Amino acid sequence: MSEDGGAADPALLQDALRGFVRAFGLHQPESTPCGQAIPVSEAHALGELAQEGELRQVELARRLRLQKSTVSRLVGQLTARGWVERAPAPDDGRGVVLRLTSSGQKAAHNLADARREKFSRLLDAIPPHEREGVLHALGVLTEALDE
Amino acid sequence: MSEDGGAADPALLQDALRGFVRAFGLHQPESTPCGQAIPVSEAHALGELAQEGELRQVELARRLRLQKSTVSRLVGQLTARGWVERAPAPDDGRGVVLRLTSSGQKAAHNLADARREKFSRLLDAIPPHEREGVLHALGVLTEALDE
DNA sequence: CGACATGGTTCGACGGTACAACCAGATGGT
DNA sequence: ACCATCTGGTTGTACCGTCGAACCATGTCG
Repeated sequence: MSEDGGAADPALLQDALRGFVRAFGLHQPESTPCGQAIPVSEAHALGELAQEGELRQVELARRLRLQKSTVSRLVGQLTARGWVERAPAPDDGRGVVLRLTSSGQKAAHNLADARREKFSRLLDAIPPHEREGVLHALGVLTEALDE
Repeated sequence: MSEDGGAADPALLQDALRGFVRAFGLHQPESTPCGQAIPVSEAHALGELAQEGELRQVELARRLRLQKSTVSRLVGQLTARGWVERAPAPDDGRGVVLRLTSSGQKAAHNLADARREKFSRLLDAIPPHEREGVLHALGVLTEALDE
């Protein structure tokens, strides 16, 4: 168990990640994480749509790393709420283009506010001199996971 | 670098975390993450039990940050697999003490191996000079979440 | 034009969690 | 001793969230 930087124990990484996952509550369905009455998966979709303006359904699936069947249902829920409109893709007869309704934009805005509030509090809880390191580390970790 | 001491954008943290969560696949039920045919919530419980030897059910709930009803069901699944035994608590007529069966210990061992293998690969994908920083950052983040 | 690939939908299944109602054993005050 | 209350567990119900497979419609390529 030498702790030279290059041969760190996988168990340490495991423990660190496990602790983080539990503390973040990621293993529970995380109902409405931000005070808004909106399931978390819908929030993810809403965020992507708000950011992109228009999105092909298949592209949304790619970004959320979900199956097309899952996304189909998800979009169904969002349209049921009146937040998203499905339109036929102009360049592909099979495709569906998603767009936020004005009501959906409003919801996305509220959500963004609540989320910013939440993360702002989290950020405050991190010692200032650690913040940059945490951001950097998350990037590194995500990159490593993508291999 | 400098400049962000206290005024770092929460949006950066949010993006970083969102990317990490999706890349890690934490928003999907994560069936048998390690090749073992075992649901992830059972794996968590198994890990705790393997580490502690004996555990009161209520204590397991506390560690996993789950409701007692959820844990009751979870333990039921594990006993159905023959991995866990429920025994009445000696000092409290209501309580239940959980212990791994020998079969359960074997399963926990296999699981630990697979998990170590997985995290070892992840660790390999992190540039050596970043590893220490990543571990540290996860700790900081978990601590911040606990407030 | 036929074989195959791709985008979507629907169906059925399962994992995972919470809350509420309920029971039984523990606790503490009067 | 007694009753109110607390606590650990179990069970029922409901919901979120995901997947795979079957299916249809459209595109694409030889």
